[in-house]
Amino acid sequence: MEIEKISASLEDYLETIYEIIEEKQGVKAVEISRRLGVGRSSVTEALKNLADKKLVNYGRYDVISLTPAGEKAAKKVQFRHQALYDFLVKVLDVEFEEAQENACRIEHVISEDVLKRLISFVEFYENNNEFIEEFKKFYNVSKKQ
Amino acid sequence: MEIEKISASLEDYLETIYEIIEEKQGVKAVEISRRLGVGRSSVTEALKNLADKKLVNYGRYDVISLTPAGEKAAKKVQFRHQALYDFLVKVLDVEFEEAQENACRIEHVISEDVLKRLISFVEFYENNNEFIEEFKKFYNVSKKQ
DNA sequence: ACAAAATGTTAGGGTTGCCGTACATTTGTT
DNA sequence: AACAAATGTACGGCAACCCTAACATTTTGT
Repeated sequence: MEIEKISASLEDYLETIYEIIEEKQGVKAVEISRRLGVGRSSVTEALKNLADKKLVNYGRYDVISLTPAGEKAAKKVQFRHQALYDFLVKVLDVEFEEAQENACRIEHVISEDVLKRLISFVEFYENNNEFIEEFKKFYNVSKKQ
Repeated sequence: MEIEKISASLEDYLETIYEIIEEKQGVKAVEISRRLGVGRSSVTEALKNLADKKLVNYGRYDVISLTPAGEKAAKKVQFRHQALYDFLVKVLDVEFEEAQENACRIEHVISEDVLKRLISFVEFYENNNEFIEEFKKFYNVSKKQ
């Protein structure tokens, strides 16, 4: 066993680093700070913490990157996020932004088993489109009462 | 506006106190400590905190009870918990214990809007029982592959 | 009623995660 | 190259939660 549990906050840092890597060439601490809405010094602290856990490669003033373990962990978080987002949008018909925010919070606390079922449920639903439409109708009617 | 935001931890304390009140006559700090898996001193600290926020009536060595505002807040948390639990069990067919644990964590981070939709979805599903059965079948098949 | 057991409180400490400020280093401009 | 601006870091501090150990109070058993 090599999987060390990691806090919700650190998961957010990993996920954000991963997102930036996907979008841009280099990762700047100030970009992480902007996306997470925390100070630059908090980012430095978090990076040291993640480096201790061998999840990011970090040296003073040096380039920031993910270790293989860090990338694996980041992908896991992102996967959970995407699955939740899909459920919220595709099944519950939640608005884009609202879905993102909820996924961001729930991704840190949902269990593997529930996640698996949720994914399966979305898949099921996509293959049975009439149910979705039925629910949307149902929701919009009940909302008005 | 009188609604002060409260931490996940304090929500847990409120919820637990409310549950104990529903089950027993008096609330003992040691019972809260057992249910939440924290030390007795942590309970004292939390109770003082909640008393500052006018959510519990608290005095040294005195009976513990909820203020009207505290009861309202506790009910809100419990309601979210129950709604999540229902969704997990009735729709996703998650095991009892697993559902409780997930509900306990998600209840602190889910938005009002998503909750409303989830509740509506369960209601919809209960009125369309054949969907549930379809999904269970679907899940059990895909699990085996 | 009174000792023993259970419960509640206080004091002191630890961790995580955030902040602002001041300073160090790098980057960009000219 | 040289300066200004942007970025990164170190440091001290703070708040939320949790802990243990020692002590205070209440409850329980006989």
